[in-house]
Amino acid sequence: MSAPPNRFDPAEAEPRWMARWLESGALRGDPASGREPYVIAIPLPNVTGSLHMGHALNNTMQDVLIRWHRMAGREAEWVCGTDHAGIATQAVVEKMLAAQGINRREIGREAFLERVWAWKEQSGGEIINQQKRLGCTLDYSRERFTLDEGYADAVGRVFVSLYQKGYIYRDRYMVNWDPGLGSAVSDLEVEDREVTDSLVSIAYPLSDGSGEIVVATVRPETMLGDTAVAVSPADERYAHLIGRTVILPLVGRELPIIADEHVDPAFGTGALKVTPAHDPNDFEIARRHGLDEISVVGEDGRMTALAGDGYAGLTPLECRVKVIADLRVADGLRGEEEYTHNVPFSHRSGERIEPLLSLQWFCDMTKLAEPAIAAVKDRRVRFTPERFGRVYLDWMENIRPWCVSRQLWWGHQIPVWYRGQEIHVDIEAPQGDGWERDPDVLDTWFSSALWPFATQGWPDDTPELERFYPGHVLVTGRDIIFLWVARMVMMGIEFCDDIPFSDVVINPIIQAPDGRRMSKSLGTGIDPLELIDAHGADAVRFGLLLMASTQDVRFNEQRIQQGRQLATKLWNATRLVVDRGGRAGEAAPEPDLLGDRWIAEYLRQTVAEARHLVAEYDFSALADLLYRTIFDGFCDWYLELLKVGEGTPEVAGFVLEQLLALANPVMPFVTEECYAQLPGANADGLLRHPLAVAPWSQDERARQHGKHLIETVTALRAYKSENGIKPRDPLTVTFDARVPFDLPQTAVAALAHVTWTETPADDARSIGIELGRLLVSRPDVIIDIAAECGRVDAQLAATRAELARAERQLANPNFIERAPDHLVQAERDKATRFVAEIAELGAERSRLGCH
RNA sequence: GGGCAGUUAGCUCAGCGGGAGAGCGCCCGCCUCACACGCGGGAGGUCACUGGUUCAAUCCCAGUACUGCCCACCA
Repeated sequence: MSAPPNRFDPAEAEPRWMARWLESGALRGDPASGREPYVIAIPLPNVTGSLHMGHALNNTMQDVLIRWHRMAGREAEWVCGTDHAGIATQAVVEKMLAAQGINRREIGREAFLERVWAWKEQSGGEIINQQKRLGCTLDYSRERFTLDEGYADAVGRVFVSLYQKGYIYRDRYMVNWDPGLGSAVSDLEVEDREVTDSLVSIAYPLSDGSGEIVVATVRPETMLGDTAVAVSPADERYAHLIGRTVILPLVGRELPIIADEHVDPAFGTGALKVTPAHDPNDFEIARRHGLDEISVVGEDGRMTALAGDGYAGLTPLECRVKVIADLRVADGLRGEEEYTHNVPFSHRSGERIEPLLSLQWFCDMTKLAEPAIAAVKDRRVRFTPERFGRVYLDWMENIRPWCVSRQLWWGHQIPVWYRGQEIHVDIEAPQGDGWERDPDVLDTWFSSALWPFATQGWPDDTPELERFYPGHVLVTGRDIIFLWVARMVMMGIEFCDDIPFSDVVINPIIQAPDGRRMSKSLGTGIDPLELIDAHGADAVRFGLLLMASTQDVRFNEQRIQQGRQLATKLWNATRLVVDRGGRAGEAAPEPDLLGDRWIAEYLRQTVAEARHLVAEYDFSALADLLYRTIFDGFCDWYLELLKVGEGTPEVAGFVLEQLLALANPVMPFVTEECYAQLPGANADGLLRHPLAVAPWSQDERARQHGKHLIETVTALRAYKSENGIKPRDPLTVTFDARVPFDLPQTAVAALAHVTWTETPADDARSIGIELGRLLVSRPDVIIDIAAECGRVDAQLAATRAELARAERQLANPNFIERAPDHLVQAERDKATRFVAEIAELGAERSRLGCH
């Protein structure tokens, strides 16, 4: 026979427990159970993705909620699955093919999609296994993919419905064209970067030869598509020119001079060249003034035929060089200077966005937004932290049309058919010959917007949809509040007539230890799976939660170590309790001894606080509470009291079981392993264990008495330590009570290693505690009177200062009048105590013969 | 240009109207029969700055200075 090891071994235990949970069937929410459902839809990871630190925290938070509510008796369903992630996935496969020298256009759409599916089957969704490593209890049995047959059907129906309602329309409109991708991208997929360009001034001669207007531009090549020159209506310098025309250099087109509010007279020359097809502002101006829109840059990223001979076919950059050279020859250049400004880049490909006119499908969001705004305004949907609700509202109240078509192959192909001028919008192809389907696919976010209900079988009236929609909580990152959260709220209300969730919890961002972003490309990423290998999943979960607060934090591996130490602590505490005869599954014992009564009250308070923290989504405080409760309350005090006879195995076993249940949502593996060690444990493990419900009623006396006991022991230990007395060397003590209370002297003696005596020694020292004073002396030791006097004097001075502060407060009539009574009384009590202490210290001075 | 956060112990962060907290690190002492991934004790903060409100301010208000993030159409 060998004693159990004093360390919990995560690598051995974790796969074992995960397998049991998967087999248990408890992860699959049963719509017919009759229990109140508790539903979370996971922020669906990309099928190409792997678990990073952000996922690890986000998923842990959700797993805590799911496990907590499952143990609290709710029918828990955590919706599992992955996103087809159009651009990301297509890019992965294209890259693979490129390595083999294959271009997707060569093999064609069908063959390409076959390759993507093959990749998806083989290498996709690895992140699901990684979620299992973390201990996540998702409903893996209902894993969904956004391109599943049923899901795709839901996407098609939503598109058709929105079209029929008149929200979806096709328009030739200014889009963010990503030349790297060869597709339009939405406003939200664009990021500004600071770039230094050359600001070129170009002279546009007036048609009548009476002079010229100079305009400034950073994109001289787009002048080939100019259709006007605009000035501010308030600009007197140009007032007389409005309505007249200029000749576009190099092209010869006659352009009107127009007045538009958008023009800032203070910028450059105060005159703006208007290129409606390649600048969002110019586009707006053109629509206001009915100007022509001439596309000189094509979707292939090259100058079009409309750019004119000598320019067509060039890249915009090549064209820019040629335009400038040609202008120089024609004496049209009036200046050139360096200019730093913000330029849009594609979030996806990293290439500079080419704004251009393109025929795309758009969704008008104004009608959809209205009820989604109301839902947040009247707090049917609540954000945590609250400030993100305002971020959501600001965006929603200024919502713009959503470009939903993407020029990709991997995704939901748009359910629209064309034949000549005819357009047919439906999931099914229309009857008759000659119809061609729109080759474009929908923005990935269009399908993820349906996640909360498309996963439950919508549009069919399934039991799951009935019970599991609407869900309860969404835990996600703030970077997708607009991309995803807002759109889920809108779509949920539109198609299911109800909000998809009532709480949106925004998880913080964990930065690299140096404060930079954690990213693979920067080399600042830390792999959570490696942390799990090193410290165990429980430690990683605990550490991440402890780090997380309502603001972004720097990653701190010490917090993970704390988690590992807590796991070890629990493991060893369990060994002790088992050794002392503690059991699980017993009815709550009635505590009698002080230690038992104290821990019962302590547990009762801890449970109440933990419930409150979960309801508030304060995971960091929850982790901290568990740590303090287990280390300080349970191990350092209660188990030590148990050893010295102030506790019983019955209470120890019961409290440990409760604590394991309480900690289980945060640290599922080690708590299961510990629980399984307890005789009498439920064979199913903690997964089906009802969450800790402290059965005892409030016991204020137990709390007070425990506090006094702790204070006494602590004071004696400190005295020893400060006086160089080794912990186990003798010290005799007499208790002179100021407050009536039966100190459990045996326990104090054992915990502080002191000996009680009836009468204090002549040279006894006094230690002030709230209860009264402890008179201590050390036998067989000659006291250094001078040093002792010094200590007493220092203490005396400190206490006098405290008294002075209290008296100053009490001397202030405003304080007496306006401060709450209990605070005034507390101040009076303190003053009284300080006076008593000063008297005691004075008595000690004379006893020692200090001067 | 707007908006939102942050500035508290050497480090990472809690606290947010009534005598400054945690973990780690540091110092001292303990291999106490669950645990040295442990136990006991201790040192260490004009709570960024300036005003204001209040009997009372790290905490509320205004402003300043840095830091970070989001939104925005100035060529």
